[in-house]
Amino acid sequence: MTEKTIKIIKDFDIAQIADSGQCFRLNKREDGSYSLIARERYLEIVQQEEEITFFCEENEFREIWDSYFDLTTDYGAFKAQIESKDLYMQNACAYGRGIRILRQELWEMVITFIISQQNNIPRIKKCVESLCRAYGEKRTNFRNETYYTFPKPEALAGLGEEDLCSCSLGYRNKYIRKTADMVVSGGFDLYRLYDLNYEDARRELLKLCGVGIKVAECICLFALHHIDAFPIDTHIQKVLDRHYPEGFPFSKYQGFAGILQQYAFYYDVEGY
DNA sequence: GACCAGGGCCGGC
DNA sequence: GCCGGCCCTGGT
Repeated sequence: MTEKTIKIIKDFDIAQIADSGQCFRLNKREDGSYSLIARERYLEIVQQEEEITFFCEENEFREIWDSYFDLTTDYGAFKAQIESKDLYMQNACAYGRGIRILRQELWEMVITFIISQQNNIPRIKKCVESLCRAYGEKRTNFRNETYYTFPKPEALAGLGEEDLCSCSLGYRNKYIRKTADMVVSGGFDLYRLYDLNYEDARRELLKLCGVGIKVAECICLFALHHIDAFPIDTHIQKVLDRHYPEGFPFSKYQGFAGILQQYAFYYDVEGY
C-alpha cells in the first residue's frame, strides 16, 4: 500500500464534488473510494463522514492537495451569506453542502471545457479519457495499474485534420488543434492569465478558438479560482428563468456568486 | 427510424 | 446582435 494522510474536514463531500460537473477525472471506484488523476499524479480518497483519508504522504498533501481541494477556505462563511428569503439557494446549498471549488490545472480546464460544449457529462468524461489515452503520458499507480496524464499543449499542437478523430470530439476537434497551436506557437500566453483579474482573464480567454463566454467563465472559476465567475449553461439558465424571474441577486452575492452557481448546478442536475 | 438534447461557439448577415 | 449549422452519442 502507500502512505495515508487523514484529515477532519467540514463542508466536504467527495461524492458531491465528483458529480458536480467541475472535474471529469475524479471517479468512484468499485470499493467506494475515489480516484483522481491530476497534476500528473494519481490519488485515492476515502471519506467516512468528516474524516477524509488521502492516500499520499503528508508532504504531498500539504504541497498539492490541500490547495487543490481548497481546504483552507471556510465555506460555512459563504453559506451564512445566503439570504434567508432566497429559498431556492438555501435548498440548493443544503443539498450540495459538501461541494468545493477545486483549483484545477489551467491548460486542462481550457481543453476540457472546450470539449464540454453541447455535450453531456458522461460523454465529456469519455472524450477526456480517450484524449489522455492517445496523447497523455503513460504512468503506473501504487496499485500497479496504468493511468494517463492529461496531454501537454505540445502533444496536441501540430496535429493534422484527422489526428484527433479517435477521440469522438466532433467539431471540437478543430477548436482543440487551433487552441493548442496558439499556445505552443507563443501566440497566446497561458500563464499570464494568472496575473490578471477576473474580467481581464475572461476577455483574454475569449481569444482562444472554441472559447466563448460560458467556457471562459468555467475556466475562470475552476482553474483560476475567480469565485465570482458565474457560468450560465442550459441548466443554470433554466434555474434563473424558473426561480429568479426578477433576476439573480448578484449584488448580494458579490465576490462568491460562482460558488452558489455550483450549488445550483448540482441541485438541478442531481436533485429536483 | 425520427427526433431531441447535452455545462455553446463560429461565421455570415 | 441574431441565427443557422455543427460532430457525436444516448435516450425516447
